[in-house]
Amino acid sequence: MDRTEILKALAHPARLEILNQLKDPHTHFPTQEHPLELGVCASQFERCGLSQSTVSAHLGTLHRAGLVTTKRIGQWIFYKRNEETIAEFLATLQKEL
Amino acid sequence: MDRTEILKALAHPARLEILNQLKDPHTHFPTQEHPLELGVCASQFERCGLSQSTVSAHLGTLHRAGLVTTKRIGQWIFYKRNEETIAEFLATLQKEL
DNA sequence: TTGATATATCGAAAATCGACGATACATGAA
DNA sequence: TTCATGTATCGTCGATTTTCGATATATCAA
Repeated sequence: MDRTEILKALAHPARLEILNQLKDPHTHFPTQEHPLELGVCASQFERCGLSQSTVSAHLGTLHRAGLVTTKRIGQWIFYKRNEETIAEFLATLQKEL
Repeated sequence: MDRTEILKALAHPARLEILNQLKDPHTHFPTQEHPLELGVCASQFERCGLSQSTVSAHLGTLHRAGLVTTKRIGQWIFYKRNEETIAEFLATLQKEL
């Protein structure tokens, strides 16, 4: 867990919002055809006005920071919050900030 | 308290270290001539190898984010952690991240 | 195999950041 | 007022970030 890497990943409104919406997929992504238990697939995040490639870049940043996990099923990639890393990050920040 | 502004301010190792050193001035700044109860004046942070103008810029970023407070006394400006804002930020992050 | 769909990657443009030295500003001392 | 000191700001440069459209890759369906 790289604290600075995580802080950089969090320091962008779009990525903060992605993480926030992933907390409650049923309210934010009611239109997804696949069961939300699998996660949320990338294209769902394009509603916020960003292009497909930009969304993909943001998801990549979150993934490299360890804040989300991915699971490929067929042609889709499902994203979920990585609660373990997030909790560890918050605990570290509480202690060391 | 602007959460993204704070996250951006924290997303740099030098600024994280400044905040960390301000937690215990007596260990990190034993050479300061002024009483450490006033705070730590900017020039003390130049030891980490950064120029005066760079240190000033980092302190400015921390100050604009509300993470430190300043008090001018004579020609010196003393910096302290803003524990209220830091605590509020941590609490918000716990809830909303 | 071909076509459709989901996602990632590439290349470029614009914006922001991080660093520096030089300079300006503020304060106190002489 | 003049000088010295502490800090902020300016101008610049290189690196990184953010965004996009275009293209590549991966998978499934027909």
